[in-house]
This record gives sequence, C-alpha cells and structure tokens, in this order.
Amino acid sequence: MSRKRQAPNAGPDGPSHSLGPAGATPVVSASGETAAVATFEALESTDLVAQVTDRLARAICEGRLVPGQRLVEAALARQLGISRAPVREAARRLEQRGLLVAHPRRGFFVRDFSLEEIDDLYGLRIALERYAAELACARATEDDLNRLQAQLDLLLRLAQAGAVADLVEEDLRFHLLFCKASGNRKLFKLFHEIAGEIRMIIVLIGQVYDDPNRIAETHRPLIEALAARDAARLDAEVDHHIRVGWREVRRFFAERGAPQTRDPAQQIPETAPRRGTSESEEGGI
Amino acid sequence: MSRKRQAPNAGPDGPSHSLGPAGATPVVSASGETAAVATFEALESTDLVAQVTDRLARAICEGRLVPGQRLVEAALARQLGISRAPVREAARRLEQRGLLVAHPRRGFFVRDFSLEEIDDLYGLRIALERYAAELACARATEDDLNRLQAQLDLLLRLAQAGAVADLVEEDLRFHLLFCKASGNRKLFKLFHEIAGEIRMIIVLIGQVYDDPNRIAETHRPLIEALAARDAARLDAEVDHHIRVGWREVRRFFAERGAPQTRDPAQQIPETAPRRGTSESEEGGI
DNA sequence: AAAGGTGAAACTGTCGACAGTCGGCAATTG
DNA sequence: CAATTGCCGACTGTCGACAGTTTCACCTTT
Repeated sequence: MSRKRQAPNAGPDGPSHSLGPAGATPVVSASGETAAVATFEALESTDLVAQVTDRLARAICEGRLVPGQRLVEAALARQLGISRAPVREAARRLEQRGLLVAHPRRGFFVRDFSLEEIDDLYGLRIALERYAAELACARATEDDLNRLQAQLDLLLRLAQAGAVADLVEEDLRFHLLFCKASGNRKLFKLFHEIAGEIRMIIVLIGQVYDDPNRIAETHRPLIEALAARDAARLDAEVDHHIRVGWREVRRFFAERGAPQTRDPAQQIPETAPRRGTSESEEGGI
Repeated sequence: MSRKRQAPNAGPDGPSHSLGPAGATPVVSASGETAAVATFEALESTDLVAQVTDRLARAICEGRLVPGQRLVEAALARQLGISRAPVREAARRLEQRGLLVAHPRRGFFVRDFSLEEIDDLYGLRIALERYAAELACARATEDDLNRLQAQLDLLLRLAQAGAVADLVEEDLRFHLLFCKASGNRKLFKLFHEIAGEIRMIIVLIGQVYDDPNRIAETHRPLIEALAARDAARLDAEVDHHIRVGWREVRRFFAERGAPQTRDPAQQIPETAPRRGTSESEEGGI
C-alpha cells in the first residue's frame, strides 16, 4: 500500500488534513476551462514525515508523551499505519528540535530537562531575542508592528477567555513574530527551533503560569518600545519580560524536581532514559 | 563492518566497487553524465551515519562538492558501498547543519549562500559570541583560559607555518572553546552548528583570508580581556573581532558574485538549486 | 534468599525492492 | 519556428525483511 495508505488503522483523525482548500476561489465555469485568473494554492504535500513529526511534537507538547518515555519505532509505525522509515526520520527531526533524545541502539526517548538545561535555554533565548530586538528596532516595518499588535490583541482575548493552552501557544507566536520582524531569517529559524523546547518546558510545569491577563499584558511594553524605536528601552523590556517567565519556570521546575544532571561529556547533551514503572507503549499519537 | 555488507550484491568487493573506478578518474560514462572525481574506500566500523556525515561535510568544506551541486543518494551509497538509508540520514543531518539544502522529491543540493544569508549568519554569530563573552567573563575557569591560550599559540604557529587551511580550522576551534568557556551547553551546541556554515563560507571565498599572522594575532585581545574579566572590553573586542572577519568575507563574496536571493517565503530559507552547466554527479566523497 | 548466568524476545541499524513523481527531450501542432 | 503535450529515464519516498544487540525474565548456584 505504498501510496494510499490513509485508511489503514489510523482512525482517530478522520477527515483531518486540509488537502481541500474548500474555501477558495472555485472559479471556472463548466465551459471555460481556462482558469487563468484563479490562483490556486499549492496542494499540501502529503509528506508523511512532516505529518508524523507534527503529531509527535503535539503529543509531546500536550503531555501525552512524558519525559523519559521511550518511543519504539515499530510500534509507532504500526499505530500510524506506515512503515518505520518515515517515523524514524520524524524522530530524528524532533531530536534536532530537542524534543527527543536518541540513544544509539536504544532508540528515542522523550526529552527531559534538568534545571541547568532550562537555565541554558532561557539564557540563550534572552540573547537571541535581545538581538532580535536590536534589529527589529532598526528594520521593523509597519506591517510587522501591526502583526504584533494583532497578536497582542489575540493574547488579551485568550487571557480573558481563560484559554491558557492557547495562550501559551500564541504567546510563543508573538515572540516568533518578534524575531521575524528582525529580518534576520537565520535568527528566526533558530528561535523557531528552540521555541519547541520552550513550549515543552512550559507545558511540563503544568498549566500553572501565573495570571493570564498579566501575562498577556506584559507584551504591550515590547510593542510600545518597538513602535517608539527606542532600542535601549526595548532591550531592557525584552530582557525583563523573558526573565520573568524564566523565574516562573525555574520555580516550578525546582519544585517538581529536576531530574538527573547530564554527564560532563562534551558533545551531545545526553538525558538518561528514565525507565518508569510499567514502561508501556506510547500514550497515543 | 557491522553487518556483512561489503559483499551485498556487488561481486567486485574489495576497495573498489562498481562505480568506483579505482583510478579515481573523472571519466564520463556512457550515459554521458556522471563525473566522479575521487573515489573512496568503503566505510568500515559501526555508526555508518556518522562516518558518512563526516565525509560529506569534509568534502563540502574542502570544496570537492561545490554549492548548487546535486547529491544523488543512490550514487553516493554505491560509491561508499552501503545502502541509501545511512546516506539519507547523513544528508539530513547536514541539512540541519546548513551545509545541504533538501528539495522535496528532488534530493539534496550543496548549500549556496547569498550575501543576505551571510549577513544574517554573521550577525547572529556576533550575538551568540557576545553572549558567550558575557558568560565567560563571569564563569570561565583557569582551565578555560589555559585552553584558549594554548589555542592562540597554536594559531600563531600555524600562521607562521603558513598553514592557512589548518588556520581556518583552528580559528574556529578557538571560538568554539570560547563558547565552551561560557558554560552554556546549549549555546555551545548552537555555535557548533553554525560553525559548519561559517567554515564553509570561509572556504568558499578561497584561501584568501588576509594576513595569517594578523589573523592569529587578533585573538590575543580576546584572551586578555577575558583574563582581566573586563566584560565591557571583552564585549567590544568580540564584536570587533568578528566584524573584521565579516567584512572580509563580505567583500570577497560580493566580488565572487552572490547567487540568488531567496524568495520572501516564510518558513524555510530555501536556496534554489542552481542547475548549472553540466549538472554532474558528485565530486567524490 | 540473593547473586550470577543464560536464553528468548524485542528493537534498532541496514538493506534491497517498488511505485509514484519530476525534469528533460522529442515529436507534434499551429 | 516557437510553444505545447506526451513519453522516458532517473530519483526520492516508503516498504518489508534481516541480522546483530541489548534488555528482561527465569533458572541455577552459593
């Protein structure tokens, strides 16, 4: 079933993918086949790897896969109704994103964070966002500002609605937009990568997360400073803004108990697999 | 060889496989395309992926694979005497490192840099190293300082000896040590990744590279400032040091002609494959 | 009963095989 | 003669199969 899998056993997502841009420009009457004017969006490549990557990432970020848990390629493949190859590649991607850790000959494990790693990550995040701030101050366009403003509005709305999960997501997106406004694509890409880890950390500490409204509100100063093109102020605001979150995360993580500390080896930050109790299968994709 | 590969289907095992003309001759096969320049012995030992990754990385950095060139999984696998799986994975890793660019359904191409991308990269590099400097100033140990000093000595020696290629390599290692001295592993890991791209860029512009002695010498102020724990000065030195290199690179690259500019799409910085003249095979691993 | 061995089950790393696609070339058409 | 369509070959995305390891449980020995 090389191509048309999609029906195997992977029931739970049903209609799922968008393949159908149903909402867009039908156009073209029966007679006129010339669709010259109508613009069609490229179809979503049914890239299996990407799909698996997304699902796994979501499962991890939603806590359905807990840190230390082992992922078995074959089992996942079976569940998804595909072969191991795409699963394997997806896992590799998540490894690069820092959501999984690979142990040679042992497989993949859901990443677990030590307090030290969290500090490293947040420190780095500050450095990156401050740089983004610096650039954005000089290069951000009106569009960028508008997008950020819109995102802030969204955050406020979500906070009001008490949609904490979405708030986390959109909060990150705000920062992503911020990096994008810097105009430095490599920076954006890098931030995008560590954003995955940050999301995971935030989810790990549970929904805790302070007062939603206050959280959302703390983004306003960033926009204001940026709009005013006040680099110094923006820098300070960014630093402060992130540090607040850092402190929160740190506090909760310290309580929840930071796991092991990595060995002092150099290259790859290894996280020892924590073979929990029953060592069951996955929590579902 | 972990498995018994080496005698898969190819009868002519030994160091030279089918495609591998023992003589390493460019040759153009009957089909009129291929042009393998150098042939290498089959891989041994375990961890095929790592080996392939290294070889490819080296080939790219040594210019045996030029930007825009296409890599064909099957051909590489045949040359190395292994299957496509490890080659594929190695290519993915290099993609993450920014040395290769993947085009869905088209394969991998050796990364090409636009001037804009170089600017993005160096800007980011400065941000990262300045952060490293800040941390290092506070946390660097005596050992760190000694290692840096030793590395500086090495640079000076290489410069004297006129070993430019090695100088580039060790220059990067100096900066790697610098990041390591920061104590932030994530930062180190990140820098390690972009170091691959930086190396490639430097190699691309040819050995040009200013006066070796001067280059080596410019690292001294960094150590001095760090030893003095003078954060402000170190910050300035780092900024200046990298900016000098940036300017050099930029100049040569502007001459050599920056290739295409990426499309304004968002997500992945795509580099269009430059189907150049003959579009040959690989240049050898 | 705890420590040490031993064997089977479970997985990962690789391999070779297919089938669907993409790019290019050539024949065809206006 | 230029543009368009169809065909052909080449290559990637996936799949299923094996072999070598590592893990785990059960059995034997002190």
